[in-house]
Order: sequence, then C-alpha cells, then structure tokens
Amino acid sequence: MRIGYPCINTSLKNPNSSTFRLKSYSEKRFNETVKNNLDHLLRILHFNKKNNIFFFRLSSDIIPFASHQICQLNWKKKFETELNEIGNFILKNNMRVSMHPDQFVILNSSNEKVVENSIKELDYHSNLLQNMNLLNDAKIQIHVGGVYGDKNASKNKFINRYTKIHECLKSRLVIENDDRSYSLKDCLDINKETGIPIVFDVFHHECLNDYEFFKDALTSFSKTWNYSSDGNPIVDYSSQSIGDRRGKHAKTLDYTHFVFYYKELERFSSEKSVDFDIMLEIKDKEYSVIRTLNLIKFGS
DNA sequence: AGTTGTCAAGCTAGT
DNA sequence: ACTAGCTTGACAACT
Repeated sequence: MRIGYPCINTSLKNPNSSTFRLKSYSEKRFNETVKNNLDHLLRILHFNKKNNIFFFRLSSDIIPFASHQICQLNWKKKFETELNEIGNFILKNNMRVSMHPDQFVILNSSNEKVVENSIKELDYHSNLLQNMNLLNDAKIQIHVGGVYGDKNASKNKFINRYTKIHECLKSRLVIENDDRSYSLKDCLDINKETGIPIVFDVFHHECLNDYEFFKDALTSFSKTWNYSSDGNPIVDYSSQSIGDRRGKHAKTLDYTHFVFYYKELERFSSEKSVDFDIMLEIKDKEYSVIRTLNLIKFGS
C-alpha cells in the first residue's frame, strides 16, 4: 500500500515562479518556468524517495497554458531530456504518479466549447505522462461533471463522450465519486457502460452515499480496476475540517479517522488480495504522509 | 517588504 | 445575486 500526497511539497522551497499570468506569456517566460517546474518536480521525487513516499499527484500547472492556443511551442521535444529523466526515476523506484485536472474539465457539459477545451486539457495531461514513458497506472482522475437538472441524461452524456475519446487517453482516464452530485453508485453505473475505473474518495463517500456497507463499496469499486494494467485501485482520503462547511478538507490528519479507514483497507486487502494506493488530501501534504508511514511502521 | 486584487476555463450549494 | 469551494494559491501591481 503506497501512500501519497498531491501537487505541493511544503518542506522544499521552490525559489522561482511556478506559473505566470496569460498576459505575461512569452517564450522566454514559458521556457524558464517549465524548466524550473520540471527541476523542482525531480527534487520532490528525490525527497519522496528519501522519505519512503512512493505515490504523488503531479500538478496540472507543470506546463502552464499547455492546452491554450497561445502555447505553440513543442515542449515535449524541448524538454525531452527532463521528461525522460523524471519518468526513469519514477519507474526505477517503483513509484506511482497521478494527475487531477481542475474543475474546468467537464466531459458531460452541455456546452460543446467546454467539452472541446476539456478534451484538449485532458490530452495535455495524457501527453505529459506519455512523454515521461510512464505505465498506464499513472492515472488522470476527473469528476463526472455537472448534473444540469437531469442526472440520468448527464450520465449518458458522459458515457457518450467517453466512448469517443482516443485509446491513449482512455487508458489513463478514471472517474472519482464526488461529495455533492455523483456518488459511488452513479460512478458504478457509468463503469458498467464504459469500463472506466473508479477512484474511491472515502470522504466524499461520507458526504454522499447510497447507504451501502463499506465493505461492499470497497468490493464494487476495486472490481472496476484491472490490476495488471491499471495498477492498484486508488483511494482518496481526507476528512472534514471541523467548524467549516461540509466537504471542506481538514488542514491536518485526523488520526482516529484515518486509522479507521486504514484498518478497513488493510483487512480488505488481506482478505481479497487487493492492494490499494492511498492519496492523502490533507493541507499539510507530505507531513501527514510521513505521520501515517510512522504510524504503520511503529504503530504509534 | 508587505498587502491586495486578480487570475483561461465550470458547476453547485449555501447565504 | 453573490460567493466559497473544488486536487493545489500565487502572480503582479500597488503601497
């Protein structure tokens, strides 16, 4: 079971800008920023290795404006060396990475322009992972999208759009249950039609579920993964930030809450011979991962 | 140096 | 009607 964190490492300082405004776009700025981001990513991966962290979510901002018209540079070619080096490091160390495109990626949107932009953005994510020569276990996770007042119609829209995307992207794309619109059960309905694997977010599942037993949820979601090609089923973990609005992530690890889920996963794992990878969506990032690794190793 | 308004992109629920 | 929140605040202009 690998445990990881998303996008940012709070221990390492990034001395340069990681992105810029569209207004500030220039080839020079672009090249400097991408170079800096890739160098920094490699530093994070080294940090992770040193701390026995083998799962990490790559920021979508590594190549700024990659899917925007303004970006006409062949960054895959220009940064081939860096991309290869990062990919080799990940593969050599049996690491896994994933990505989570932001909220503007809506495959089931009723606006064709939004869909078009979404596919461009997904292509960028797919190209980035592809150019690092990563395995198909490097997933791109998105939410199902909007409801638009008719969930069934919107689910079907997702299914139709998904069937039309190209195989390379398909081999990486996965959906995640969200906390307000599409529950695990909704995702399973979509999986039945498409075969798309499901990332199971346990916190979202607390917020929105269909009263299923937790064990049944684990069984059904893990079955959507073809372990040999997709890798271990991914679980997203976070907990409620106390006193804040429902769905807001906690700033630091809720020890008891995490242990409950970890033990459930561990038990399921040994019974069914399924291994999971857990993504900790906690504001203090690698610090919480290191705490959980110590907890598992030393039991305290 | 520190503060603050704004940033490519969508959608939902809460106020 | 407006805003917080979302996987992650951070850039850039201003004081």
